[in-house]
Amino acid sequence: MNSLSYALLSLLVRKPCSGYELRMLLDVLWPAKHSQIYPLLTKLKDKDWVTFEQVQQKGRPDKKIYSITDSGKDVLKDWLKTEPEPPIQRDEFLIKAYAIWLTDERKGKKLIMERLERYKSLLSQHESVLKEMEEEFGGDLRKKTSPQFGRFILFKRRLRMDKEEIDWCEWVLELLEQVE
Amino acid sequence: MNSLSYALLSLLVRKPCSGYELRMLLDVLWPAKHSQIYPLLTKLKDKDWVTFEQVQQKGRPDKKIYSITDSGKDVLKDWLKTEPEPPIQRDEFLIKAYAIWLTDERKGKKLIMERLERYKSLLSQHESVLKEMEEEFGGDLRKKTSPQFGRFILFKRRLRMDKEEIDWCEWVLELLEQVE
DNA sequence: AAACCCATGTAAAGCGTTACATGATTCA
DNA sequence: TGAATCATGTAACGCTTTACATGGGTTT
Repeated sequence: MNSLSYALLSLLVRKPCSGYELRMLLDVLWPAKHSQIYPLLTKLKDKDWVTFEQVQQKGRPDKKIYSITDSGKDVLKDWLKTEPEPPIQRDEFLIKAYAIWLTDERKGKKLIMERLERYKSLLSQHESVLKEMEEEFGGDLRKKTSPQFGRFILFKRRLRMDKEEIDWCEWVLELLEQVE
Repeated sequence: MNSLSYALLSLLVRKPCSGYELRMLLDVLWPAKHSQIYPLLTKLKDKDWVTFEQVQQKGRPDKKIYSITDSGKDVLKDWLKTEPEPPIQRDEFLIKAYAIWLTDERKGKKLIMERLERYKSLLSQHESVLKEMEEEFGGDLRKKTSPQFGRFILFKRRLRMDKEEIDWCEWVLELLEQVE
């Protein structure tokens, strides 16, 4: 089983979810398209690591609510003990920033400013998610055995990274401002 | 052509390189294995965006030194104008951190401490690369038209991110220290 | 009226990793 | 003697994206 399988189990151990809901929650953990998620959930069900319950809805298509099983919880816990694979970043912006010396000043500034705006927007999104979490769960967020703990520390991490990206962009813009 | 192609062109526009050399330089830009790089270089040659020169060596296998062509430079410059795709992070550690509330305190601390050590080591590696760059190129690094500029700003970014990761790990460790 | 949200699925194509293949030199 | 570095290439497999497919309800 691949990383995505464990990401799904990590989400389901907090609460039962539909595939559709999982797709959105995965965005901060291990982004994936629905075309990858639905077949994987079927595989996880075949292994008896998850079960599902068909839920009828009015005015909406039916959905399957998946829950983790005891054996699913066991394999997740076993996997947690193993050393994580090194992270991989794939970021086209970095390639463009690397080659920024080739372009004229206007295009160079545009590249960095659009990155800056993007991360300012991400920062405010992440801040409002954290605010909501804080309102809903309060002090529980900081308790290391709370199911909210993992999500909380990850969003705090995102916030730090967003801010650092913003500061870096501003630093680069200052360099681009300089006449030679 | 995919992002990796442009990463290769961005490297070659600074100086001619062998496939072997490109693989190492790609680590900070768009990590790839040699099995992906060599066939791509052949494709780039078929499109006349690069050329190569066979170089005999004593006591070492022959190598091909690739150079970018004028048309290669043109397609690179055109690509630079377009908006970068949003970055994708794939980091198993994040999944494990998300599920950290499931494990006991010892395993949780171990997960974070190993991440902390990893980034401390990365930080010192990146710092020494920057030190070397500073010694070799000095003030040129900060000139926006210098071929070194892109590499310089990317390493500065890495340094910031490394430090932020370290600070975050230490913050999480403090939370894990807390008795409830 | 068009766009977006909810909700699930399959198929094909593209991207990336692992394994197979070779071989001399240098360092511990 | 065994591991690491230099140096290039192909083949098979697995992961990810894009496209195909459907359809009612809500918002602009």
